[in-house]
Amino acid sequence: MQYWLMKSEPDVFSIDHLAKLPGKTGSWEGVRNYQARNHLQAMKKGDLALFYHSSADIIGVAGIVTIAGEAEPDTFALDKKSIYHDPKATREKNPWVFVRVKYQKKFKEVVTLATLRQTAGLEDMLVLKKGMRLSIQPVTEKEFKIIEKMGSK
DNA sequence: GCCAACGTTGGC
DNA sequence: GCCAACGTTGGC
Repeated sequence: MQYWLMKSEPDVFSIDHLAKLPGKTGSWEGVRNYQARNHLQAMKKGDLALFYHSSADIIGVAGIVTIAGEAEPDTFALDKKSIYHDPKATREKNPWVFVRVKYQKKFKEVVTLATLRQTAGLEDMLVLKKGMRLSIQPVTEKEFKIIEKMGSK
């Protein structure tokens, strides 16, 4: 059982969007960075992830999702019309994957980036590090629980 | 293999 | 809109 942080721009895909999908389950596609891809591949069904809103009016953790299944090939990479198209990907050699995520809970208030920075115990969080722009990050159980608690108040 | 140029991310 | 930081590309 591992814990993760997944970034999304809420204008594109927010936790509210996810909650409205059939089965409250959506696919997290379009990751085109190898390190982030490796994290997707390491995910197991039942893992929990913080849903992080980036480049938004209110930046921070908006809620929690469950990983609903293991990584599968991201075929948007093969679709020339998709914004996620990768000209180097072929059906035989497609490096990209997606995972299905299920809505778990939305925080009453977003736990903002500014709050995270001020919270004891989160000093080592990757998302707080300067220049860190990895869209899928591991978080520790301790970090996850601290943030879950703050979001549940 | 080096590294400059370029494109993207993401907070401010 | 700005710009620092980072990842990728491509010429050599």
